[in-house]
Amino acid sequence: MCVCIYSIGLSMGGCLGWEEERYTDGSKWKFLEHKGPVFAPPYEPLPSNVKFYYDGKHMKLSPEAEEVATFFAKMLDHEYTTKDIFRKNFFKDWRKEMNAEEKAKLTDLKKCNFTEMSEYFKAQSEARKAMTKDEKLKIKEENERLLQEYGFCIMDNHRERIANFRIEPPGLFRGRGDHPKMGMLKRRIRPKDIIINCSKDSKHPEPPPGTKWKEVRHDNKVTWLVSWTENIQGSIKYIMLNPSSRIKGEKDWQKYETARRLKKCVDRIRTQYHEDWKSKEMRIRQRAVALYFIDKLALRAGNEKEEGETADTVGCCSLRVEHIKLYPENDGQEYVVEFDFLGKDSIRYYNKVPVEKRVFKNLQLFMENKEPDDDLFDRLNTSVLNKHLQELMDGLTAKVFRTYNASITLQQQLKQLTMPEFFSFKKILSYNRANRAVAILCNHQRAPPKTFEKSMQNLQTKIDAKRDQLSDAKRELKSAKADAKVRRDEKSKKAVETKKKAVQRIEEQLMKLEVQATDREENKQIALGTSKLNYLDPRISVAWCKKWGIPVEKIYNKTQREKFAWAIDMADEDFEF
DNA sequence: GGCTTTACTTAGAAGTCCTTCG
DNA sequence: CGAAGGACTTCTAAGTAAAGCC
Repeated sequence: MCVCIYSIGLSMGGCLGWEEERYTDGSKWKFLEHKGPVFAPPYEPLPSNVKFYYDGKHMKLSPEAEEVATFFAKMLDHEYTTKDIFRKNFFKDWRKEMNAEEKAKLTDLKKCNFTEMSEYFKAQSEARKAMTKDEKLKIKEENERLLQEYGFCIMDNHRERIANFRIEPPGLFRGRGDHPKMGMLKRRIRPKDIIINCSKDSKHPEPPPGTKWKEVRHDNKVTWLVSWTENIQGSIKYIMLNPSSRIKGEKDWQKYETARRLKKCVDRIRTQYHEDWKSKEMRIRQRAVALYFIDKLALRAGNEKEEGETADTVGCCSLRVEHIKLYPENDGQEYVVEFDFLGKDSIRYYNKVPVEKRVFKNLQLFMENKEPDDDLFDRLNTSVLNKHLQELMDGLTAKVFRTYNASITLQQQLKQLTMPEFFSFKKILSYNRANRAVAILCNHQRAPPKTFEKSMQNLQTKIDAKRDQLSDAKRELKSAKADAKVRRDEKSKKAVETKKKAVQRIEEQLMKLEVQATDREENKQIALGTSKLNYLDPRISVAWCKKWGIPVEKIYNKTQREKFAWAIDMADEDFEF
């Protein structure tokens, strides 16, 4: 029933704690015990001096209506609250929580004045910041106690950290991008909404006094501990384990193993889709061109979405005619495709790429007689594509290409950019640059930090100061040398050596600062975290660290080291992805 | 030692992909 | 098939803690 996947032989009998086995029958665990979720704290009505005004007149709200009003008040400084859709959705849902009297009276959001509430919450947060050390410590200790009690579970003989043991508190839904549901009320979750999952032979978590769970089940084919249905999209939310857990780590490892299997057959697959560009069948041509984009540009699969339920975003299979432009010639290049669309989280994907003539001709064909809002690949969707991929390689899906291309790019770039003679901080710059190449490939952008310009300036100031310091040190060295030439004694010789050392030290410090400035500048609009956490086989990084004698702490912080414990333990310096 | 900046952590929304059901 | 449901991964922004600076 169980197969040993890998055993981690650590000296002194130590072990990572999850080296044993994996089940082959689809079960994820045998034993699971936990304390259930931590609920959001109950609503505390505002003090009576904090007033709400309607049409300029004070109005005391019922606790139910007041609570929802505070959600809006807390967001008053956010631009969300100026958006029409947000305001409309909020007001509609708020009215549902009002009593008859309030409903009759409060008919126009524009006449509502939340400023006192807003001021009150700002003052509260100021007060929190101004708390004494002791008070802060007390809160910290209480959080730690809660973490120890609810933040861990027992799964198959191991105490594992839970990722999110707190239930999401009620509030206003904030979608990303142009979300049609922004501003809607996210309901408070109660025990009777909660499904508990644990093993039969465990001590089941108790619901709060006087309440009942919706259900307690014992499904060991899934990994979640707690679930509930959220009221905005009607989707299910889960409490699951931390990335450091055995169950997540193994899954992560498998993901990279699948990507490595793709490496072995990717040439064959590429040859195949090149052939398919010539197919007589439209659906096959479309499939082949889409796959080419997924492979070459690391696009996401692009599932269909329910129109009007979410922001209008697309991936590869859901691209529409309006999202690409074709240029037979552009800036001296032939057959250029310009992509411009909103992807996941409404992040813009913009790219101009030259493609093979066959691809170009196919795209022209796909676009013939279509409206801008028609699907580019009308004979294709993700399930058709994935079924095809499954036939090409066991376990192959569209997203494996992203993982594969990200990881292989990191490996190549590391080889290309790391020079043996580099100081270690310069090697780390090389690492970050390799990481950056991947982030760019995967379109992991970020808004430039608000303080970016200023922080660059600060760094520049430091560099200038260091330069001055260096020229001073050099001058001193020079005069020490001259002095030594005249005196020709031990003492002055020693002085020269000391000054030499000083110059060297300052030179290195200057270089370090300059590297830091380069790194930061290049990172202005690029987010490295997502690829590091989700796309790059950590064994590549671990191997690189070992090869160049860079401590792994320079690359991975504590949380990341916990998540990648399996890789840190497994990979040696000649690991090849 | 207090203030500012940077790094890390958490939250929770938005994807992918598989399974189930009519 | 196609739609819906379910489980799990990926993603950015916001919040918090820690580090750096005067």
